[in-house]
Amino acid sequence: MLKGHLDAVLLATIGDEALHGYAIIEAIRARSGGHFDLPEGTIYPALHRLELAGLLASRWVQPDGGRKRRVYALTDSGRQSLIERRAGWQSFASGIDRVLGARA
Amino acid sequence: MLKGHLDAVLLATIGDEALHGYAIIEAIRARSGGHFDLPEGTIYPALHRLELAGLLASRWVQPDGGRKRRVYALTDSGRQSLIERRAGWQSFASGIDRVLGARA
DNA sequence: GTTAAAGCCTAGTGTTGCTAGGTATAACTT
DNA sequence: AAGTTATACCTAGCAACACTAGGCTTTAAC
Repeated sequence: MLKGHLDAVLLATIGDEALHGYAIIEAIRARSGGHFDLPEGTIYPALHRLELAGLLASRWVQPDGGRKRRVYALTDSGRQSLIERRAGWQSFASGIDRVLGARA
Repeated sequence: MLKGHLDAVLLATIGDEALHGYAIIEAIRARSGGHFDLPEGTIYPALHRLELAGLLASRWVQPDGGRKRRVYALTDSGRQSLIERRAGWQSFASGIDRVLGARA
């Protein structure tokens, strides 16, 4: 559904906040105006992949109420990668726009 | 490289012109400002897939000079599908824009 | 005490588009 | 004439991606 742009979406959604997986799903749904409603089977493996790639760092947090959560934050290379991916998206989108003749 | 939008790009590139595969590659390269340079291994199977799906129709043409070409044109459902895919792309792109906080 | 919500996870799978080859004809170079 | 480049088509196999469809645990609500 996110067509190869999932990583950029995850990095941008986390931003400076340090969110856990479930909250990331809700944040994406909210920020996209309900457009993207990602299943857990999509985001959890992706978070693991991004952590393995060194773009995210996770820690377990025990909140006052509720159960333990795994919370993700951007690393330095994660921040760097987000900048690059944002630029990559804009370049990609303007390329498609040109070919489709939309939003020229 | 086209992240799931290849079909829309192909349909839009062909448009009303009836192009053959090789010309489609060049047209995409030109219209995207050199951004998309698709290998043949990408577009030929995609054209076959779109023809099988009834969105394209092909015929062999023997030009005055040069070798035989297989020329593709949109069918009625191809035209319909292009309209839908264009709308789909705009909706998708604005969703990503919102999440990435770019081109808001 | 049972159901629903919050929260995490994985195995398996289908789609997609790429790599890396192969074939053939025409045009241009040397 | 021979070799190279450009034109033009094709396929098998593969890797990435994200989805389906499950499973597990804990807390809140009824």
